[in-house]
Amino acid sequence: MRTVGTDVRLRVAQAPEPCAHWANRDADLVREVLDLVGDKWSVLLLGTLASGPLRYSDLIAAVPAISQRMLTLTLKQLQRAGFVERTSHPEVPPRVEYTITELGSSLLSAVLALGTWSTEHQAQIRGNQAAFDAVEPPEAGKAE
Amino acid sequence: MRTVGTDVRLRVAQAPEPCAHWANRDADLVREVLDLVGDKWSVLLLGTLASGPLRYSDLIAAVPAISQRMLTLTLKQLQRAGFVERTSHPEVPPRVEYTITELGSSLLSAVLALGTWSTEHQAQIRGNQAAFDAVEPPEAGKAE
DNA sequence: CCGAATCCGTACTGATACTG
DNA sequence: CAGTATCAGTACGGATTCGG
Repeated sequence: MRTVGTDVRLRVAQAPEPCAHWANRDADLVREVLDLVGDKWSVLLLGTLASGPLRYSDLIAAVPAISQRMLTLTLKQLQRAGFVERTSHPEVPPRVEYTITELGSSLLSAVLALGTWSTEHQAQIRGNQAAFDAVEPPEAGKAE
Repeated sequence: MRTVGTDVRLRVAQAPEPCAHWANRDADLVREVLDLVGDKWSVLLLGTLASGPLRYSDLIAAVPAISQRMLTLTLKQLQRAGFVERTSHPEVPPRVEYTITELGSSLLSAVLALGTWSTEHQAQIRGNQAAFDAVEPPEAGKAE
């Protein structure tokens, strides 16, 4: 166990770096991408589009739980960041296709790495949570 | 009930899987970890603790923007998942230390990889967004 | 068919005050 | 010092409706 300095007022970085090269700037970087894909639907849409271009109504069908509102908003945000491309065909029944871009695929890969991590540690996390809940009261008006 | 799609002829999975090994299950995995660290403070606290154990008040000082409430809540959530460990020293001025666990460090590394990605593509993303905003109206009471 | 606009409930977040 | 409790503002997300 490490003895932390008692005078760590504002200086957190005074502690030795055992293995981490952490700077607060890193947090900002992470937050930026988290703000982009940390929402409920972005990753899901990106993943759905990874298999190939889809139309608006196809996306609705492919992700039944999403509302039209959120689909539109999320799509627009992804398009704005350059993760998907929107192609509108000027035809009589309008047809709009959404395609994932290189950047979007790149992002998806990076995020999928998190999925890999999740796969490996998911069981442990759930176990921890269960053990924690067993001691600390979930306390949700439980009656039995 | 909404009858938006009386057309059952739509074929969702019609798109072939050219290169992506994507399953909807992946999304769940990603969402799980995103639910854990996708919030505003988890990553920041994890990163702050990466340099060594800190006390409650040290964390408040190290992350001035956080409120006591959010610190407590986030800490508890991280503890529940097993990312940090809480050590209460039964002394007269109470002293409680929070330490990042192996699991937490592991998670932080995985998330930091996202930070790396962000570093590399941040400029491009910002450029895309700016270009998008130039065409599509931000329209927020622009003039002055 | 694609999407924008509106209404509304809920969850998250922060400020403040209080306790052991 | 280390939390807990309560209240209020805001942002998020969903259902629905209307327009091009």
